[in-house]
Amino acid sequence: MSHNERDYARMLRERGYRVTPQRRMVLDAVCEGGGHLTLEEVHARLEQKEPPVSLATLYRALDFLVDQHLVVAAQRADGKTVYEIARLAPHHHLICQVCGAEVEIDHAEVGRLCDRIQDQYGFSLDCDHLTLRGLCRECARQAD
Amino acid sequence: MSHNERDYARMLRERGYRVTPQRRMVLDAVCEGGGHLTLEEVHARLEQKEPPVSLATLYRALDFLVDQHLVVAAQRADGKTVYEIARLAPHHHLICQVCGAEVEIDHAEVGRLCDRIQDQYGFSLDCDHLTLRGLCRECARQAD
DNA sequence: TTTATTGCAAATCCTTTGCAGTTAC
DNA sequence: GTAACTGCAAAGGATTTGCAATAAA
Repeated sequence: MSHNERDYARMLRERGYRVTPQRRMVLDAVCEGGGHLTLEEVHARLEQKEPPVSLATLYRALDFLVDQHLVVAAQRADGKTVYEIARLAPHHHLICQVCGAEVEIDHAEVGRLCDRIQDQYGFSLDCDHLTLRGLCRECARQAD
Repeated sequence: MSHNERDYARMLRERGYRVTPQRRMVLDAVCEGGGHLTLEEVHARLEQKEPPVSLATLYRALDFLVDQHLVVAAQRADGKTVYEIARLAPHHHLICQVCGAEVEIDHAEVGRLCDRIQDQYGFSLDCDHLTLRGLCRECARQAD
């Protein structure tokens, strides 16, 4: 569990929001999902549990958690929005377009690119959470 | 005009497809648009011309042109799909999240990152057309 | 002539919203 | 007790599809 129960609940209350079972469950589902989950995937994870979380509430809860920076949203290649638990350290993902494997890479690699682009173009990249697509080792081998 | 009239028309016919005024107009509109156009932006460009291109046809034509690799599709940060004329040389874009400015960067910068990830993770990135988001020089200055 | 393509309207899908009831605080 | 939150059902918007008419080859 990479989100801390005490801290986020207190933080939300301090901001005047309420900590409901539905919001807890959505946050837990995103967290337990590990990688990037679509809204439907979060919904599927919740379906077996009690109390049920309606679709409308799920849409609102995910938006809310993103606004509160407890969850981050990213765009996948197919246009779907995916959700992931927010973490302190910036990190990035490689996603295999064939088998769907996800590999996390640390910031160092990408950081060099950000610096160079900053220097040459005066452009400060938003380098918190990049998603790069391609072929993993195994799938690349089979494609040959 | 970065697409060659003769070549693409012949290519499509060879594959058993037809070169219709609507497909021509959609391809021209994407081409003349320069950067990345949403479907609505393509539609707006077509509105003034004859013959009219219906929305259903526009959806079908863009899908078709992407399948034929005459147009490439990318996902913007807001989740919208944007279309751009396909080109031979891989290239990438920086998009300012505040003012929307688009800067094209060449492959050299990104290529180094691709190589390093290839080496360290055995992952071959699909580095044809990356879209990176951040703040341009002017907007970064004003944000301080 | 043949059949791929178009336009229309209806169908479908995804997401948001109004509102009455509920519940966290 | 009060106002934030939820669920429902309806609304809204974007995209797809069936089908008859059209037109490219």
